[in-house]
Amino acid sequence: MSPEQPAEGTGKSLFSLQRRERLMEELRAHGAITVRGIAAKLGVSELTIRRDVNLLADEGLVSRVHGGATLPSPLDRSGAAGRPPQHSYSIGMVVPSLDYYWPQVISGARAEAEEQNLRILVRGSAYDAADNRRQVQALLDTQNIDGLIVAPDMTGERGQELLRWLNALPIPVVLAERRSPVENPAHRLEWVATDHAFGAGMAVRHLWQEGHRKIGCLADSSSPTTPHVVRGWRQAMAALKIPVEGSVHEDSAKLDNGDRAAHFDHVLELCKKTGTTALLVHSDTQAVAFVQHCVDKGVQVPGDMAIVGYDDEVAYLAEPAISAVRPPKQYVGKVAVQLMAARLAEGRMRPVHRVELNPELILRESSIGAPRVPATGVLQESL
Amino acid sequence: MSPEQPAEGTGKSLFSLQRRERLMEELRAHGAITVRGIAAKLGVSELTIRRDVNLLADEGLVSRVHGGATLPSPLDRSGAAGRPPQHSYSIGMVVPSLDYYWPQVISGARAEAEEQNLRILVRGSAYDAADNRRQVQALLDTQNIDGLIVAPDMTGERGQELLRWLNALPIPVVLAERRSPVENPAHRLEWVATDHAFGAGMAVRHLWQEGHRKIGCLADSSSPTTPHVVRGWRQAMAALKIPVEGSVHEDSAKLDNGDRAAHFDHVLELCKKTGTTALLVHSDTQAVAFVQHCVDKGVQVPGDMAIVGYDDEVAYLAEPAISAVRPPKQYVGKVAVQLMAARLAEGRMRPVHRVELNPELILRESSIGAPRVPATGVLQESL
DNA sequence: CGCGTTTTGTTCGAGTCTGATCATTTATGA
DNA sequence: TCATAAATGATCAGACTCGAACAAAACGCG
Repeated sequence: MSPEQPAEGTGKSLFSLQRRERLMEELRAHGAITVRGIAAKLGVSELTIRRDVNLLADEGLVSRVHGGATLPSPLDRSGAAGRPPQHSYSIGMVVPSLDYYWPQVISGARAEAEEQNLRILVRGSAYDAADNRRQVQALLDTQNIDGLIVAPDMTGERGQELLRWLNALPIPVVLAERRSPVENPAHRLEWVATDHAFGAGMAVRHLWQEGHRKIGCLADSSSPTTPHVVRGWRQAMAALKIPVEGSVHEDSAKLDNGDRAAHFDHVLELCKKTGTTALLVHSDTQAVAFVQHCVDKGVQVPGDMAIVGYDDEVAYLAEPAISAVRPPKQYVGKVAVQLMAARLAEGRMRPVHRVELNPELILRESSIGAPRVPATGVLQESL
Repeated sequence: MSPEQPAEGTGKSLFSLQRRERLMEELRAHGAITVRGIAAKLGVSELTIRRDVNLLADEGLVSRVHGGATLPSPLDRSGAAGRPPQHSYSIGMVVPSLDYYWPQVISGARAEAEEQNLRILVRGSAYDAADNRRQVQALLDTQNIDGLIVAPDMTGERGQELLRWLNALPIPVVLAERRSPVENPAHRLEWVATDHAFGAGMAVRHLWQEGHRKIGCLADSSSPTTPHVVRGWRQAMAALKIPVEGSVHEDSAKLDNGDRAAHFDHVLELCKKTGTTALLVHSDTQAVAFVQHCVDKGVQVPGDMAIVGYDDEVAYLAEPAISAVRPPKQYVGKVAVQLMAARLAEGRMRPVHRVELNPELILRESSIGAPRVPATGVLQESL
């Protein structure tokens, strides 16, 4: 017989399965193939290719056409054979906390996963890159994960290293409440995050409309969202022409529990000195503690000091109830799963998506009503 | 060998199924097609197109009209299937062009709308706020619109005014390829846009990897996407430590057609003077014209001058074919409709979504291969 | 080493897609 | 209203593709 030298680089003949793999590869690369062309390329007869095509068509992996095959098309109504590809995927999810903030994110993710017929495996982690990686690795090792939703620690060189590692994983990755930095170019990481800066701005504008003209910010830089909140506060202050320099901007990060009361006293002192009548307090829990402290010290809320919290986890528990910015936590989880499901379904033809969500401002007692003690200077030019 | 001589850019002939898909795509993009036009475009006889149209009409996917076909219309009572079209909602869509860029966005939107069982009404407009508003108003007046997808002109005070007006409309609004400005606070406008800055950066980094060390930018500031492209170019240059000051950055906005050749000469002159060996050219069409000009003047592409275009509308037509950044136009339309559908379904409990999509870099001949004439100074430290 | 099974190749008649011609129908303008 | 030009569909022919039947080779196995 004529020693059919496959035009293929390897002079070796392929097994039928490999051949069909190659066929699908060509198909994905070019969108369509001709029986003749592929037969020549793989060094087999056309009939063989036809048989392969028939086989693949029966599985719904290609659409048969006269002279070749194309990617499955909706116009091809031979696909009467229901949907055997009930191939449900498993998604791993690694979050930095299982008590605060994240339960709602997980809940939203779970609901959407059920909708999309996906399985979700959640793992808690610490707020630190090394442990993030450990947890992800554990998921990859023990479970059969098709995709990963993760909220990693991104600070420092370890954080960047972790990001690169995630980016190089063979499965799709979606960040939740984290943004892949723009400087890092080739990132195929997708993400969904709340626009915390917008939320902080909303709070500041609300306080301004209530008549406050000195608005401070009490933050806790140990959280990844803090920088965004502070940035939003700054931007809003600038937009409202309030000088940031003279405003209270304290950070409670490095305090032990023992020092907390002292620190709050210090903050109240500062407020009195600068005439600040309103505070945006990052992290709800801190806001609750601060309001408690104010009440203890006889500082009226909101009369002497208006408070808006951030996160809205426990703000409603305080007395008086605290107004708070509420990130759409459920939706963060939901969108993360949607992104993942779409990515798994559509493959890499789908462009990288990045989604920002706006938070909501929940008004309660702690910020409603004009300040009792008007600040210095101009006032009552409300709106 | 195929007997036919397709007029298609790719010398490949299409299978019937692909042909019908192309037909549906054109249909979704323009709302209607002529048998003659499509036959010419696909390089087949008119009879063949007629047969395709008949076939698609039998499935209810198109409405036959004399001389061509349109999207299925309720007025066409040939619908043997008798499927109640059950248009849950109607969406208005106003885009600034029906010839360039936007047909593909519309096509993606239409395909998704079909999926979601929505009706889409498209109107073309001029690139100017007043006409944008007129077209939107016309849609609101004459049709029963439940939502609006629009790509308005946002420049100047008129643009801001238009945005405020859109924001105040009683129906949900999604911007396509536009971003609501952050300064404007209470915006409930949602949007989906391509990250053009990322695209430009991708192009610059590609040219850098090919060995270019002086990379210019030829822009056309009359387009809304130009600022983003230029910003991306700047950022990438900064990241690669290429001084922007000495680099070519020209703008062809205010030139008449007559001056074009002169301007291109001027640009080439500048490149020679500064040692620039690669250019990112905004708007594909301009890139094609520029490459043509280079060839006419004996400037080798990519040998003397590497080119990357932006938009990838006509880049493949040039000789040599031009590498280009391709925004995910279909997906912009698709995501816009998804956002709208979700908004209509979920109401205002749903948080405001904002989506960014990454473009893709399509490599062709015009940018591949190291520069023949090395730039001044350091070189060949190619990664 | 020989056998059966599986996979691949060849031949050839039937089937399918495409294009050309021409009579008929339809849209458009005077 | 009629006339003209264009679009349409039927029919036929040519080229190509498809699938069945049979033949040959490769592989697994005892």
